[in-house]
Amino acid sequence: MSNSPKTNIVIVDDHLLFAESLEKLIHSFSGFNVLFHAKNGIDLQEKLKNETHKPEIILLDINMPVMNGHETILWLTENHPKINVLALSMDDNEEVILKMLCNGAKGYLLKDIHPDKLKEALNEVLDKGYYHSEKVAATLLHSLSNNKNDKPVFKENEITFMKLACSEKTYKEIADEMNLSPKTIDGYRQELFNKLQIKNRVGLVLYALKNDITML
Amino acid sequence: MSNSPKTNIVIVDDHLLFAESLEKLIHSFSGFNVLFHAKNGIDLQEKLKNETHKPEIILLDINMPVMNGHETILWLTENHPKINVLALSMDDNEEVILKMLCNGAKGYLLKDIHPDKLKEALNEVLDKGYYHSEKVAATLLHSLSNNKNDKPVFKENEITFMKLACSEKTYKEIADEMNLSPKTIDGYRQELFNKLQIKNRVGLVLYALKNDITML
DNA sequence: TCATTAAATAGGCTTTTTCCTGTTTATTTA
DNA sequence: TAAATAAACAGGAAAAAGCCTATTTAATGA
Repeated sequence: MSNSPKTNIVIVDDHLLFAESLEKLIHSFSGFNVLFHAKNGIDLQEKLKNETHKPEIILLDINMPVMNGHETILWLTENHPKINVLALSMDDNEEVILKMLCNGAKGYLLKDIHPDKLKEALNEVLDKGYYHSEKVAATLLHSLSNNKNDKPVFKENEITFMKLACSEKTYKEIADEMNLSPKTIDGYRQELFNKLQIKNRVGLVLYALKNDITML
Repeated sequence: MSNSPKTNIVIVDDHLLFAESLEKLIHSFSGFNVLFHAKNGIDLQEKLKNETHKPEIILLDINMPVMNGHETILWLTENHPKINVLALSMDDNEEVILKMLCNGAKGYLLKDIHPDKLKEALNEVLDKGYYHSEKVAATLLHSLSNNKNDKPVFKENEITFMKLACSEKTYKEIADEMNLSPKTIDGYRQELFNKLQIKNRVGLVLYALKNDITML
């Protein structure tokens, strides 16, 4: 009889204010209870260990220090496959969404959704095992149809070169740093220009930064 | 007697989930009441107009579409100087903080603060007219002591050029686009290289992107 | 209006970048 | 091991970027 009939939820988010506020909101939904929150993946691991009651649902933020959402969900699907994980982020980036869903998230919620949607999501995850909002679904469809997913594949040296190109170094200096002939570097350069259909080094820098191929 | 003795608060944030959650949190503090929330500055203007009860405090997010925190606080200090505005953001960027405070914010709260701090801030704003957390204060002091505040000042054309330089356009093309001689463009380039102490266009692009001088 | 100052423009020259087309030199694999 | 393939390297030349030092033009203010 000590068992509560409520659904237990855990919030993982480094934004304390948001986490605690969210808890209040969830408590206002009937049938849900917030077990605890964690500041990041590591924190979650520890707290889950010390907790006999496992949650049915975890609301997981993606951008966190120490151990982010991507790493955390990998650990969760491995160690707690029973728990339904809902990703919760402000980021509507297609790749990020895709990555979380591929890694086992049962749904992806944008932080700017209406609170009612959250309630809907919680209920639906329990019921059907997944929840997908129209917006996220639309984003994914767009992503698939607009199959620019065929992004080029780079060789190790090309990536190194690309990173070094995002600096004030001259190609000669980059060649020295990579212990290669300037002519080889020029080859990488040309190959990348072709693959990415860009015209000059600025294009390369912009591409690298946009795609986080960087050491900055 | 219809007057509530509670302090009225308004939340301005485009993240509905956060806003509503925050409201629950604030309701759990004794003595505070959330009057309404607004999605952005424009929305706030309208809702304030139709509201006879003005709030004592506005919690203002900075990153919003349509009308952001910076624009909104300017309007507020102009039109509702009596209302205490607390900026509320995830961004601990020195410049952003400084800008909000200069424009009249009575405090700057990071979204990852502990809920207790929020309560403290609300009370202190009512009491003293301002609230400054240790962290923000420290950031500002660091910013001042570490006076790299002497960042160069750019002329309008230099900024335009810098933005255009963050592209695959050649200087000749940029000159055409700005209806100026390539030699003039070269002058801007040289001047910027000096000011920023950079050696080439990549350096300029990196600077522009880092400092959000961009049209991307 | 004349002197001053800032902005725009030029000339000319060096260095990098970019491009195109080959060779060597490993590396793999049939 | 010979043939095939990929990676590294070269020659040479045109285009663009970068650099330094003037000169002309526009704007401003005493």
